[in-house]
Formats: sequence, structure tokens, C-alpha cells
Amino acid sequence: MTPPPSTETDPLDPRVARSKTRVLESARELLTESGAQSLTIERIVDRSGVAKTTIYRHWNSLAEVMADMVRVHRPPMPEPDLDHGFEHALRTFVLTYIERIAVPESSWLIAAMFELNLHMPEVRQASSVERSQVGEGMRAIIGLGVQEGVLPADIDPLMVARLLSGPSIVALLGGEAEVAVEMARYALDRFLVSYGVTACGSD
Amino acid sequence: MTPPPSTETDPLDPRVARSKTRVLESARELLTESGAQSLTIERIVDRSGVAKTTIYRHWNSLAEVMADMVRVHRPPMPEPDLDHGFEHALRTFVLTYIERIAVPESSWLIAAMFELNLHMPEVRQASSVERSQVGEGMRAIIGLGVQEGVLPADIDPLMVARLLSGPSIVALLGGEAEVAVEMARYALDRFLVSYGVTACGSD
DNA sequence: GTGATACGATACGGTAGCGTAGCGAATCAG
DNA sequence: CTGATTCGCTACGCTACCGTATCGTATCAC
Repeated sequence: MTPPPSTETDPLDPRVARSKTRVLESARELLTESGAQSLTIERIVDRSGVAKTTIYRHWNSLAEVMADMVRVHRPPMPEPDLDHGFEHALRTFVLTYIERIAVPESSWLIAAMFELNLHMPEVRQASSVERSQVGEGMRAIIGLGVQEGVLPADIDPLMVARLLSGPSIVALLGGEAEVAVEMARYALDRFLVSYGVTACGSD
Repeated sequence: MTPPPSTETDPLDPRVARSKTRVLESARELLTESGAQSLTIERIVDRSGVAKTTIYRHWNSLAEVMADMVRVHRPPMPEPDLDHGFEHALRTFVLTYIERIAVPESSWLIAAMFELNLHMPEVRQASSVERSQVGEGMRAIIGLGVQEGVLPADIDPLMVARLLSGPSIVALLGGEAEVAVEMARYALDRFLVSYGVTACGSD
């Protein structure tokens, strides 16, 4: 709903900005409603009211539209809160992210990003699923854990991110969004216990 | 390469069995080569040499062909080895499975199963991604862990399965198959340490 | 206002895929 | 051997979608 969602360098004809916004928003809607399969130029035309001619004035192909859509509408990573220690930062960060993507719209978007990764190599750079899962936030939090002495210095933030988000993402892709948060909580618990951050033992 | 891959109740005209085998095998090849997007009836016709008419004699739609293909060619779960204790059983089981699916053919198949789950609800039952990850094997291994007293009795085998395989599967779907096994090893280490199976501490 | 620009509408040619029909040849079962 | 069944082949109608061209209108910047 960003009025001009800053599609790119903004100093543009307002008509162009309006068309681009409508197209990308309709693309997102179609994607979250029925998946990447049914995301076509002509459906975007019907949904957005933007003429096909106009779309092809701004993008060269459907792949470019998709790449732009993923770039604009990718679920953002939370801002890490580093002021209350490592455990709080990690738990809040991961749970906030999973809660954010565990809604139907976002999980369809995640699934579509994986599909784009697989089917349209030319879009990989724009989607960059992995990076969207890690980001600087996670890196900072892991750094805090190392600083507190609870994590080994050579730990890999990317692996930690995958370890904590992977199980929930698989649940989402399997259509079981309702267990995603619980899954993340379990992964967090096991991870933290394994490094002695919380009580060492069963549960 | 199962000579008669037991497509269903076998007592059939050998011509029928031959056609079905060829179609499902070609479908699998096409899927692992270029993904679900390029899996069409007409490509199966070209690849398999089976006439389109014949395909529609045995299946009512492409979705049914896909469902059958997933059912027949799904990567099998390893047989659990319960004779050397819980840790050995779990490590071997998970690593064997991940190594098995971390080859291009299988990871494409996994991705396709997720896609089918998302796009063709009528196929969910046949693909059943989740169940293919758990199965009785994992349940038996977790039971062994409970029996040995290292796991709490109320642990959920499905969550454990997702916890241990999810990170690797996300890596596969993200196109980074080369780290899948390492990822599984890390997940196993953290899981086992968290329950005190191996040394409790960092790394 | 005025010229430049973006727009919507319509139409078009081309491709790919679906699912069906008809028919003669090949293969099976007895 | 013979009848029943399945097969491959060709052709067809249909739909969806792509990407382009044209043209008159609406909107913008100045």
C-alpha cells in the first residue's frame, strides 16, 4: 500500500508509476491466490486494468515482471533487537519472521519464489530466496551470540538461519501453515539448549 | 528400471503395462530435466513414443499422470537400522535420506511434489510430501530414543523429522544441493547435543 | 494552452497445449 | 487360428497465452 512503492528511481511520469504499481500489485494478488502457474500477462491485464501494450512498454517479458514483483513484495526481514541479549534477539527475530510468512499470502509468495528459482534462472538474482532468509539482521544476532560467548566464533549464520527457518518453511510449503510457528519454537528451543543457552537436558 | 514397476494391480494386458511404464518413466525424466513446468502430455508423447490417444486411455488428465508418477517414483525412505542404538540409527537414517535426495533428479522430484501439493489439491493424497519424510522408520527410531531414555516420551516424530530434514530440503529447493548433507549433519549434531546424547556444550 | 508522452482499446499472427475422433495395424489370449 | 483388445497415427477443434502494431484519447510538464 506504499503510495509510490518506489518501484525504482522515482523521478518519473506519475502515469508510469501508477501503471507499474497496479501491475505489480495485481501480480502479487494473482500469485497469492493461485500460484505462479496462473500468473500470466493477460490475467494481469484483466486484474489491473493496465493494457497489455503498457505492460510491454515497461517490461520485456513476464519473467521481468515476476522478478520485479518478487523484489518489491518480498516479505521483509524483521529489524533485530540487540538490546536485550542474544537469546531474546534470536527468538524474537525468528518468531517474528515466521509469524510474518505464515499467513497465506506470504507463504504462497515464498513458494513462488522457490518456483522462480527453479524454473527461471534469470530471475534468481532478483528473488534470492536464501538471502531474504538471512540478511544482515541474522548476521548481527549471531555476532552478538559469539560476543556473549555462547556461540563458537566459527559458526555460519547462513546455516543457523536455515536450521531455524527451514523446518517452518517446509511446513508452509507442505500446506501446514498452522504448525509453522510451533515448529520454529521447537527449532529455537533445541538450538539454544544445544549451545547451553537454556537448561541443558530434556525439554 | 523395475521391469514391471507394479503400476497397480498387475494382472493386465502386457501392452498396457508397457505403455504405462514408458509414460511414467518419461514423465520422471522430463520432470528431473526441466521441472514441472515443462511436463506436458505432448512432451511425454514425444519422449515415450506412446501415442497421446493411448495416454488418455489410461489416465483422464495430466494431473493423474503426475500423481501416478509421484506415487511410483517417490524417493523411498531408508530402512532404519535399530540394532546399534538410537544415535547411530538416527544419524544413519537422516543422512542416508538426505544423501539420497540431494542428487539433481531427486531434488527436482521433491520440488515437483511441493508444486503438486500447492497447485493440484487433487493430487495431494498421492504425493503426501510430509508422510514421505516421516514414515514408519522415523517413528521407530524416535521410539528407540524414548526407550533409551534420551528423548522425552511426548516428543513428536513428525516435528523431529521436519527439524532434521527441513533445513536440507530448503537448501535443495534453493538450488544449493551441495550443502544439503552438511546442513543435515549440523542439524543432527544440534538436535543430539540438545538432548544430551553427545557432549553438552559448544560444538 | 501546447507539445510531448503515456495510455487504453482493438486487432492480429503465431505457438503450445488440451482432449477427442476415426482407422488400420499390431499384439494378445484362448 | 481367430476374435478381442490395444496400439500408433493423423487430423481436428478449442483454448490460453505471447508479443507486436495501430490509433485515437487522456494526461502530464512547462
